[in-house]
Amino acid sequence: MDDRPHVTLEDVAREAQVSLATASRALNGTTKVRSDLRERVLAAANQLAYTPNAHAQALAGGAHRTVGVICHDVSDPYFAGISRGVMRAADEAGLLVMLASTFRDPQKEIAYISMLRAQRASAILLVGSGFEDREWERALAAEIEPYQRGGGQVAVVSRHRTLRVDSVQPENRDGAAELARTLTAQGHRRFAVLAGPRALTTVVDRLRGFRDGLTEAGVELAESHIVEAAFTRDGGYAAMSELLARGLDATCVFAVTDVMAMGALAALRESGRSVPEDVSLAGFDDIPVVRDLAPPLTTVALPLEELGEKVMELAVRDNRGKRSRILRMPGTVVVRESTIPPAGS
Amino acid sequence: MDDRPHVTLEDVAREAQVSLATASRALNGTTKVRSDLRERVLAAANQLAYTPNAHAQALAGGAHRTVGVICHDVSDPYFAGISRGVMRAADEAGLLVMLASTFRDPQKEIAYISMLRAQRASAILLVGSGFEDREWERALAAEIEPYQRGGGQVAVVSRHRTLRVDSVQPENRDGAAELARTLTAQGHRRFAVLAGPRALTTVVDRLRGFRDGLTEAGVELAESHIVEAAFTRDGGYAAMSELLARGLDATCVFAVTDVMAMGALAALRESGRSVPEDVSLAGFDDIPVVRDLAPPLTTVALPLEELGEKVMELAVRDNRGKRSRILRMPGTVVVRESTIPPAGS
DNA sequence: GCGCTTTCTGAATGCGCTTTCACGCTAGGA
DNA sequence: TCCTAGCGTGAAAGCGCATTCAGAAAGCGC
Repeated sequence: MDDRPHVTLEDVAREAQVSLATASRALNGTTKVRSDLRERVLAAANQLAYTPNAHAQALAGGAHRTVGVICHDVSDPYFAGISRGVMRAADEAGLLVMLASTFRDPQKEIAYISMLRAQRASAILLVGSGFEDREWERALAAEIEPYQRGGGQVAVVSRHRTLRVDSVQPENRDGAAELARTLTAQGHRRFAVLAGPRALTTVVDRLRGFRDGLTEAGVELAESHIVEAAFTRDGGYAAMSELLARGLDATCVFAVTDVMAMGALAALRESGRSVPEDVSLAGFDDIPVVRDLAPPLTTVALPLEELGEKVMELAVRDNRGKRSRILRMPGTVVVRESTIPPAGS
Repeated sequence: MDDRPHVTLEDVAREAQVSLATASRALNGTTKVRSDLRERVLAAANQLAYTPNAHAQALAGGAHRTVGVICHDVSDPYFAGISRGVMRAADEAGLLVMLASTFRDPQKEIAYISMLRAQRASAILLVGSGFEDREWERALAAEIEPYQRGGGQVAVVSRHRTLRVDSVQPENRDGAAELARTLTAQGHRRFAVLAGPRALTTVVDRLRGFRDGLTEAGVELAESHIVEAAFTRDGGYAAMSELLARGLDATCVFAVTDVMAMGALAALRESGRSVPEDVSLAGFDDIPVVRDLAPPLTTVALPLEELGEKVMELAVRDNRGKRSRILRMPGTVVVRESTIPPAGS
């Protein structure tokens, strides 16, 4: 990129009429430097608008001050919330964050890890569900393991089955089970579920938990009442529309994600049904906007920012030789106005 | 961070029994290398899980493949949308994105620029309104100018008065004026405005544009009908609450941001007023969620992702010596259900 | 005043890589 | 057959910095 050469430490040293070594020491404060020399160096650096070259510092053995964060999509409120926590924590630790979105392309995820490896990032954070796919897991491990062997820290949010890494895990299963209990307690017996791709562990867990919770109340969830769609607002819309086209036979719909629930809400409204009078609707995650929907959404609250902070802490804390840690983060069912007892109860 | 040393190019060369130079050339494909040697090098690199050290590459004169993006808050849907565009464009250009949130702290903005400068990022993108503050502008220029002199590219979204940089500028003023015209055409005469901090150029522009539009219709906006608050959902809530406490004397409320409008909507609902029957409400930005509010929000649509893509393109395109470019992006008024003619018309 | 330790400074080394530079080799024209 | 291109290769320089090592200056007791 360079046109004109950058101001280097050598320029500063020359300007201050000291040796390069002294200039380095004066700027970093690693060793005592005679105060008048230090003043001269600082003044020269300031005057020349000197900025140390981080690449050279890194190469010469200085610490690497950057962490990489890889998520599916920053513009998804779920990841935005987590990112916020990560950045806050990184900021406190004086770390620089490199954030990348894979847009749910496993290839891209691998590519980004490779780039971060090249950057010698001090830590890599994988945020978001893993895919249940052997091939992908192998490819991922092939990038991650050499990185860890080289001293790199890796931490993830959500479940990765095969990776030996620290992780923060939302209690998706328990949260969904608790939600199911709450809804059956309200009197619901006929449910439909709007699911994301089953290749994602998050989806599998929430589905399993929800089913578990229903089973406790003696309610069964027919496979035909589960519609799979993309993990987005439009995915939720599409899934709900399909369900309606099939002739919705449920008093309560559970969308495995708040974002999907928003799409579902729109589809329901357009079909002339009102929530919660005609159908109850519940989501998962408690992203900030759902309390502003009409009606405000019943959901399972996950402490998103805290998830981000925790995963950052895991990655920063030194864990050489120790076995991988798992931090479980419970969700809390928040009942709002989108779910009420069904009409006939 | 390193425990064990990393695999270096030298290791690869030794393994492949070629010189270091040959190994480098084989991996980069810069020069012809005898095919059997190239095969040996590639095999060795693969076997040793070699990843080039990006710092060394950068230092040795290779291109710098990272761009820095600085915004106020990634978790704000406005910035999330723009970030999405930036990342998409960066991805196509093979660039790595470093994303930082300042949480609206000017100090932090300066600090991040300095860090990016140290990283020798090939471009720095400033996303979000500038502050109208002399002191801050000076400090910013002191970081930006040496960076540009060193060949760094800088581009911004939104207005920065004093910086000589390429910029993408939403037509805040025109958009707000058009919105005012639309609303007066609906019959509104008494308005209130929920504004963000006046130190932000975005706020100033939208306010001015809105006022201009009203003036055209012969409507005046009393200063007392403008409430200033934080640029967030809760800021909007607080501002609206204050307005209500004062005794709202308006048939239509304009929140300078959709995010603030969401807070306002909540405050109105809690006060027992319904939108749009009792009060009309309009926002600005057209963040994705507003169409899912009840009622869907009338707003000025900005092509957020495109803003991000464009600013990235500006930063990537070479503009040495050329004067700074300005790309104006018009907004479009989208009338939804949150605004209707006032009761008495 | 001398020898000794204690500070501080400057020259030099190396981090891992790209890129000249110069050389050895083969191929083609005289 | 010899000479000149032309191609591929390896040795070496250098990117900007932190750091080691050795030496100069300064402080101390005798």
